[in-house]
Amino acid sequence: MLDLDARKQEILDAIIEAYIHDAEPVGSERLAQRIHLRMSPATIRNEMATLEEMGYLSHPHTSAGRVPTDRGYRFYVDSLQQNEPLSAQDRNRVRRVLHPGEQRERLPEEVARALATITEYASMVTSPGAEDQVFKHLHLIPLTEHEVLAIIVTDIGVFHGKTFSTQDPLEPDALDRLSQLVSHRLHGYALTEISGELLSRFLHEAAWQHRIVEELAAWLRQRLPRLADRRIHIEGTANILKQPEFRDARSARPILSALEREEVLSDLLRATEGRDIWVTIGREHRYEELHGTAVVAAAYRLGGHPGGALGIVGPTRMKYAKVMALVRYLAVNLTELLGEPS
Amino acid sequence: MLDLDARKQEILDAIIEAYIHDAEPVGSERLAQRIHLRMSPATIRNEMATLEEMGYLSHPHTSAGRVPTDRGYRFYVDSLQQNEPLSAQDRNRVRRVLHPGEQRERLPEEVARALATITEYASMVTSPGAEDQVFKHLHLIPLTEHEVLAIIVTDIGVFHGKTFSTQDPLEPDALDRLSQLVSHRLHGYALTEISGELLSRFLHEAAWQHRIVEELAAWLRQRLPRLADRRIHIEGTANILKQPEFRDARSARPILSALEREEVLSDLLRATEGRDIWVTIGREHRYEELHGTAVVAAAYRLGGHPGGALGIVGPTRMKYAKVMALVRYLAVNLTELLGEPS
DNA sequence: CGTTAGCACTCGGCCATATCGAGTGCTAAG
DNA sequence: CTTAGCACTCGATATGGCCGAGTGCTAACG
Repeated sequence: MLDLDARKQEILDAIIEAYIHDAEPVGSERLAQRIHLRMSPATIRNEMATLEEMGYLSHPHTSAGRVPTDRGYRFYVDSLQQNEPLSAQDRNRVRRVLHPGEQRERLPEEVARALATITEYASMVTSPGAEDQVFKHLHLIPLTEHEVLAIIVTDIGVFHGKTFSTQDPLEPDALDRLSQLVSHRLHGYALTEISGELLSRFLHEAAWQHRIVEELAAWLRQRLPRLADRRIHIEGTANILKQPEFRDARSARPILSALEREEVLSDLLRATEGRDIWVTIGREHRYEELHGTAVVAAAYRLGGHPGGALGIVGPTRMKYAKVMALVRYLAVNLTELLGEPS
Repeated sequence: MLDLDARKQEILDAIIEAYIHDAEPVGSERLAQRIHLRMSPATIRNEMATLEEMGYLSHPHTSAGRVPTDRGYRFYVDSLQQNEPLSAQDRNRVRRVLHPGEQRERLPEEVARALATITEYASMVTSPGAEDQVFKHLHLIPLTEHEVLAIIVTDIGVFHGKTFSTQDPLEPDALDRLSQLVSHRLHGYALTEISGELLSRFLHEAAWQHRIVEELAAWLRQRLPRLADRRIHIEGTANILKQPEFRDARSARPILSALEREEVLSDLLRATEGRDIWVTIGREHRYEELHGTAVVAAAYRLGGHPGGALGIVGPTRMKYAKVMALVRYLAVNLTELLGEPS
């Protein structure tokens, strides 16, 4: 597959970079200048013809220049993999744009915003919500005689709550014992381990009578597996419209619609799991609406565990080098910023 | 201002409805047909000329039909105010599209989605977060020796939490006393009443030494006023691109960008406060980017208090009648669904 | 034999021109 | 006051010609 001699590769790279830069099919003449005339336009033409035959380039029409295919981009991106560092300039922009704020929960949003601002593409960042979180406490807090607030806390400090209300009055003592019991029994289980069965069994053992117990159990059953769900923030989707290839709203709408669907975002980011950085180009996407786009994504870690992911959505004609460096950089940064609970 | 005789009004309404329907300037001939030939095209032309002079219509160019101005729409909308009920068809669609889900927190999102699906415009819904919430409890939950989770609870069950960590070990007893103290002192205050001063004064009185107290105070100071903040969900922004007037991405981008800014959404919805339903048309918007759009918004209530708001963003050429009925209907519905804590 | 100059050819983009027709405003008659 | 008639306007659409960037091929060159 990588059977491109050095010259072909150089030409391919140059074409891609030129095309990324000004979004117009590049011809042999202009390319020759860009390459500093080390070959004649004619030679370049010959090479371009073979590159086209090999599927790396295509031809909008006879008398137009060449445009990279998805395969061309793929080759380009793969040959880029060696970790280029982020340019000092971009690093400064990150520092300027990213205000880590006081609140940790806000950080992912901040990062998403920073990514979108700097790249001028759309960006996504998941809030952390590691799958291997461990149950720690259940707190039942009486609000009134008939209302109680239940709060689950996990080892990494993620929590979730819900208010319950019942007919029968609730005694603080009973609530206390109940939370003790639940906390005790579930303590140390990974969220994913806590099955409905486990729950009902021991609540049954405890032979609790109050109706709230059932409701509570139902809620836990339903909520615990999802507590690990990552919320996905997306920013800068309007940037898509800046791209000349999406100047026409009809071509942009399917993309924006797709990016409004949470399962799509989650799929896009999930692809990066276990990999350092992951790029999906054009028709490699399983969603047809995204065939005109490229996604660069990276995972971040949280206290030694997978924490979440972040990514960029832009046209296939994306500034891969810059974006990949940036995404990689922010993934590391996020790991650090989130790693130490402030 | 409302000095339009019945005929002028009829013509204006007809023009607006025709234009809303097919997004093309309407001429006298076509209009005469629509109005069932009760007047001749010539008469209509005369009236149109005066309506234009009065500022209700405009003329893209000499040989084109008429298009309503913002003022025209405003007149139309104001004359619509008598509560038209939602069509049975739309009511069914609501029922089909809206799955109130099990979770109350999700409801606003569901409603936003339903609104966007049905109207094919963009929709916004705030999560409830009444301004007149009353502080109820502070709970400090030890996580480890060095970490503690603080949770604020208000009278209507809204809560918020944050984890703190310190060098000095934390004793559960001390934490308990601290939360007791804070809860006791702040209990019953409206969130907005709790000033930084009040906080520092009594924390000072209590002469607490632990460093966590300062952090906690800082957090409360900063967080309490914002606890009433409403989260705003927006859905269906891509629908904007369906509108022929925004076929060109360059005209749509400023709008989509504006709708990505939370303060813009919040402003749009805030306008509805105290009113049954509120419509903002074109240049009435304070944000220039939205001059081509119209917003229909309504507030919903929550347990007798203002709860939040919901709204629709579309082109000024919006299906006002339908949208207003729908928004009003869902505002009432939301009040009910949220009203009774499940 | 790979490279390059030369050249005929292609074809989209652009501009100028012509045509069409929906729609107007005015005038005059009903 | 309403309406028929009519000249006029002007954007939208279609047509044709031209331009030039870019190609592929051929033949000469090192």
